[in-house]
Amino acid sequence: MDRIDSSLVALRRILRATEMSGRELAQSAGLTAVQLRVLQVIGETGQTTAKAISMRMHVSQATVTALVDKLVSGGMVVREKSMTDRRQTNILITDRGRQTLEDAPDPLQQLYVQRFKQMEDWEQAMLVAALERVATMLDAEDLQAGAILTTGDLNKTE
Amino acid sequence: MDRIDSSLVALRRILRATEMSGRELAQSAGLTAVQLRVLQVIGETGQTTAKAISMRMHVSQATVTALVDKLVSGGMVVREKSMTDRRQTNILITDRGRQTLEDAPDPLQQLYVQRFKQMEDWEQAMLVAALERVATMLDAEDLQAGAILTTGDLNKTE
DNA sequence: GTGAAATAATTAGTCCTGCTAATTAAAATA
DNA sequence: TATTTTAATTAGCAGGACTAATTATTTCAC
Repeated sequence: MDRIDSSLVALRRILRATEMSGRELAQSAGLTAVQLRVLQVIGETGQTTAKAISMRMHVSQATVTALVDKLVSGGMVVREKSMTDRRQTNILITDRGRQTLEDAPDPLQQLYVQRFKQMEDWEQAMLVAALERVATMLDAEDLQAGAILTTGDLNKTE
Repeated sequence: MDRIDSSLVALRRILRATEMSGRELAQSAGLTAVQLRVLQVIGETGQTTAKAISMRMHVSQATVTALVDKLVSGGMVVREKSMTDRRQTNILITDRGRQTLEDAPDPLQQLYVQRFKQMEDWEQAMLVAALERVATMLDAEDLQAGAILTTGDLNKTE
C-alpha cells in the first residue's frame, strides 16, 4: 500500500469516526447533528438571519427554515422580525439554546481534545501543520468555485 | 488561536471539502454519494452480500436493500441467489458498474491525489504519519464499541 | 415617485438516506 | 424434529436536502 492509499484510508477513518460520534452526541443532546450545527452557528454571534446561515452552511434557505423550525419548537432559538429591514427575520439563541450548546460540545472535540493534549509538543505542532496542509489542499477548489466563501467562512464550524 | 483550535478547524475544513466534492462528483456520475460508496464497496471484490455491505458501512440491512435497489435499477449491479447458502443473495457488479466506477473515481482522490504527488518525499511521509495518528485517535472508540470491525474494516472505503 | 427588479423568508412537494418492526425463507443446533 | 438464528426484504416513518412558487419588502432606474 503506497502513501496515497495510506493517507486516503486515514482520511476516511477520520471522516467516518467523526460522522459516527456526531450521531451519538446529537442523540444525547436531543438534537440531530445538523440541528446542533445550526445552533452552533447561531450561538457564535447569538443572533443571525436565515440567509446568513444558508450561506455559511452552503444550504438552501428552505432547508434553513425547516431546521430553524425544529430549533424553535425545541425552545433553542426564537424568531424576531428585523426592524431595520423587515424582509429579514432575526434568529436569536435562547438561554436554553446556550445551555444545550454547553452541555453538548462539538462532537469532534470530545474525541479529539483529550488525546491531543497528551501528545508531546513537537507532535502537536506536526499534526497541526499536517492537517492544515491537507485542508488547504482540499478546499482550495472551493475558493475558486464561488464568491460564497467570505472571511467568516474561514472559521466555519462545519 | 491555540493548536487544538487550529487542528479542529483544519479537520472541519477537510470534512467540509470532502462533503461538497462528494456531492458534485456523485451528481456528475448520475449517482448519489452514498450509492457511489456502495458501488465502490461492491467493486472492491466484484461480488458481495447485503449483510457484508451493511456491516462494512455500519448501516442497517434494510438501508442496504434500498440502496442496492437503486443500483440494480441503474444497471450497475445484479442480484443472484447464492447456491451455497440460499438465504443469501450475492450482489455482483456489472460491466456498466465498473465503467461508472472508473469514470467517477473516489471524490477524495480527485482532489487530493494530484496535490499529494507534487509534495516532496519527506512531506508526504509526514502527512501520512500525521493522518494516521489522528485517525487512530478518533476511531479508537470504535474498536471498543463492538465486534463489528473486522480485518476488512481496516481498509474500509468509508 | 412609481414600476420593475432584486432580496428574504416561507410554503409545498419531492427525493434520498436512514431507521425499526415485521415477514419470509433457509440453515444451524439442541 | 423443533427451535433458534441468520439473511434479505417489505412497509412505514423521520430527517435533511432540493426546487419552484408565493408573499413581503426594499432598491433602483427612469
